[in-house]
Amino acid sequence: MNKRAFKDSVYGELAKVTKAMSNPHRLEIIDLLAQGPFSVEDIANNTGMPIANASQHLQHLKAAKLVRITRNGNFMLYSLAGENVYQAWASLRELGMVYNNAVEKVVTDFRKGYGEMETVDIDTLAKLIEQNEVILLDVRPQEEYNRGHIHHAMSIPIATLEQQLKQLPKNKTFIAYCRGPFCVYADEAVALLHREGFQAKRMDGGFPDWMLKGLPITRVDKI
Amino acid sequence: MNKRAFKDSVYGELAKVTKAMSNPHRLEIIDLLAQGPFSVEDIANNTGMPIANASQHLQHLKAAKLVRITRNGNFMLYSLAGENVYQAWASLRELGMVYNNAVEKVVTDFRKGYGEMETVDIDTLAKLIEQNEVILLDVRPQEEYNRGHIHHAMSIPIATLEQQLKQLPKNKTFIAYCRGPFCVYADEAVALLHREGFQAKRMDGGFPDWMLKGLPITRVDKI
DNA sequence: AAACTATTCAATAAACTCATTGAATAGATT
DNA sequence: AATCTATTCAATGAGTTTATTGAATAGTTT
Repeated sequence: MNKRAFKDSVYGELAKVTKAMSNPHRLEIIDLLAQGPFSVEDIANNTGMPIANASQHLQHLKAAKLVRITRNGNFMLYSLAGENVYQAWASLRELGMVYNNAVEKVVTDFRKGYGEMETVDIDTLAKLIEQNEVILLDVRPQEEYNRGHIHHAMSIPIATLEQQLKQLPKNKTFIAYCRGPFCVYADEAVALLHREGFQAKRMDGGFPDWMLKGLPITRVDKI
Repeated sequence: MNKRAFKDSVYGELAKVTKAMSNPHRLEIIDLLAQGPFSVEDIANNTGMPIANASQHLQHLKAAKLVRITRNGNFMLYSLAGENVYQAWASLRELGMVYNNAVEKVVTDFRKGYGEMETVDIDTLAKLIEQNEVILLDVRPQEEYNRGHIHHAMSIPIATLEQQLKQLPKNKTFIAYCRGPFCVYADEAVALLHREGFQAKRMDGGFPDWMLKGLPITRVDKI
């Protein structure tokens, strides 16, 4: 093999990975799977696409070895092939946010719809939790909390927050987090809490970003 | 804007970045530009493609804001838009090497053509240099050395190594480095040195990987 | 101002990618 | 063994992406 053939082959193989990531739906799937394993149907529902399409995109991701499959009864459970996959996606997301201000503009504009709100970055939050200064709310669906959540966080899925308001102390500060920077469950939670007179902020990034930093987590399910 | 429109828009924007990276030639260009600015012609020559194609691919990269342009006389100089770009590419490269063993196989197989050789990882090397244990050879073309090289490295472009052999001490260990893990200048250098009875190893990764770690570098050119 | 030169543009055809169907499959449950 | 169910497959057409040309352009140099 000559040098050119070698390079064609190396960059060709690597392009298979980037090609697998070069589609909006597949990026959304990767972002979702960072929470843990999901069935094809759940993936389709969460991303608003037909099941056949979701399946097709998952085949792409599988071919590029970005996802893994296990079976659970009738369901095929897809999950990320490893931490590196989220790492790479986070890197790309970062890149997109920094140099392409279109992304950042869309995000900040949309967030404004939930009213002004403070955010807390992950490292600061880690200290606040140690000092018992805040109450941490995981507002993702219950199953995602069960698969893994920030140490000391309490699970209040956004859908149930309204009913649970009365049990929350009025004199504490709440920090809400969810799936990631493009998930708005935490924004919805903070907006609702504000309306009801609570002190609340949103965590920057989501659970996978916390985990990537090696900060303490808890698991409930045994998977 | 509703949630779905928001997500479509965010993931759509981010997919523009990944799409820009989803082509073998463009990956090779990014890898090359990690050494510094290059003209369209140089890029075309280094990657073995027609100038018009190189230009076309560069337009893609520019549209995704992955590269920047400056003019120098008649030449347009393209360079990476920032360190994040290399960061993301390194992340993807890592991902490709870990989960898709096709890439790693191609690389190790091709390297075998240069004979058995030891490699030294970047962190180990940093210590060896401090302790004055080795002589570090930058075997990239002279201009790339001038734009930036590892502190204390001497420039011996691979094309000139053979003539300079007589001036090299026989009782030292040489470490050669070049552009990156897919560049074989360093392998060629080590193979040649071995043939002539010198002790030599290759550095893992290339100059950009050293730089990404924030290790000490020197610049000669004022750009 | 004319000539030059590096780069970009524009048009084309071939090769891919994607969404949309509806049928097929593999495995679990009855 | 028959039924059920989640997922995959296969075929189609519309829309992109790419390599290949050769012409056009925008600056620089003379």
